[in-house]
Amino acid sequence: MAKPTAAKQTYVPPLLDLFRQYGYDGVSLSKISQATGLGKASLYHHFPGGKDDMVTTVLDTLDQWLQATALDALESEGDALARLTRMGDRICEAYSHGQKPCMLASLMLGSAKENFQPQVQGMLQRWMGAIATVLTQAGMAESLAQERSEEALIAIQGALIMARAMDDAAIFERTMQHLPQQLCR
Amino acid sequence: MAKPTAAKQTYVPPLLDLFRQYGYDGVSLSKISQATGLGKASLYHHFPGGKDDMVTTVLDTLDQWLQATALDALESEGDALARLTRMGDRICEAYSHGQKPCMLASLMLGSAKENFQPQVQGMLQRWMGAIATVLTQAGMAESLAQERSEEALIAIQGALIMARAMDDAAIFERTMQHLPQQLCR
DNA sequence: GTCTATAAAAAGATAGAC
DNA sequence: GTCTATCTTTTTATAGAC
Repeated sequence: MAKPTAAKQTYVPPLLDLFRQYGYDGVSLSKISQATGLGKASLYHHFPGGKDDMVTTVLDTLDQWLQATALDALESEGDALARLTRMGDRICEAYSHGQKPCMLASLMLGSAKENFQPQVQGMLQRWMGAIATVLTQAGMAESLAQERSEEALIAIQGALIMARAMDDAAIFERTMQHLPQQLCR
Repeated sequence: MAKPTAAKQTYVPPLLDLFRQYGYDGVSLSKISQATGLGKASLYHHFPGGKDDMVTTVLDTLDQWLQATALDALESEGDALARLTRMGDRICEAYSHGQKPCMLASLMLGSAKENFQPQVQGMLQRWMGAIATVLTQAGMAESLAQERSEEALIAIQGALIMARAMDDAAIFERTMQHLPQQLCR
């Protein structure tokens, strides 16, 4: 996970928005050009590898965000319930309360899967690991904690899909609100 | 939901496989031509509306499958647990034990969303309704049954995402196996 | 119903001026 | 670092023969 340069970082927000909502194959250079305000040639100046290069940069930034924001909440003060709630709040915010898809899930579709599955898998693995750690620290058995952390990611990803498909953000918000107690039950 | 003609039905299986795995934007006519063995011109003979026409045909077929196979299991004999288990088995089979994505979820990404979201929403709604009916028939309160049916679809969709991302079919199989008891708890 | 051929548009990518 | 211009490939779509 290489840390992207500052210049590249500038264009990450619009790129993230595009790739998560359209998926790798649905994002064209024209769309990117319009969203960033850069001409195609300028895009290749910053990202010589084209779309792959852009996705890699976005993933690296997401990886840092995951560590510094979502997982950081799991290491904050308070009991397991409080920590998980804090993570939930940050997650909810990051997904615009369920109105925006998960980039990791979007990349598992189409031609992007073969290229980015390992990195996506790694990020999800670390995410689950961090949740499991909180649960074991609260006294839960290791194997059960791992099972529950898997359930957590299933709930997050599933709720994002359903909230979007049903056009109902409340589905995601409800799921995220119930999640901490669900995990600690 | 119009019933597709017999001729069109012939090409539904390869089309379904393509659209669920690549998403709308990731499927090109070349891919379709290769998968079906038909030339591009022949494809337009059967589907004058192009990709949109194909997706509509696949969705109509899926809708019939949902009713005749998945939801039919919910109206079969036995108690709620037995019926839900029967549905779970058929679902598990339909998704190749978690190795293949859900077409409905795949269509919620990219340019397909605006065109097909209503139909997808309707199918998911009927699916949840059928599950909720089984639960209420088993004595559960209406509002709780609806909540649980939502959880069911969240679990299915989330498990499909995670099984694919983690490259671990067991995630989906486990989720489907636990689902009936989870819903009846 | 299927094909070859072809056209028109869009996408990915690069060269070179400024 | 950004642009215009250009090129190549791919994609969508159609015409017309068989």
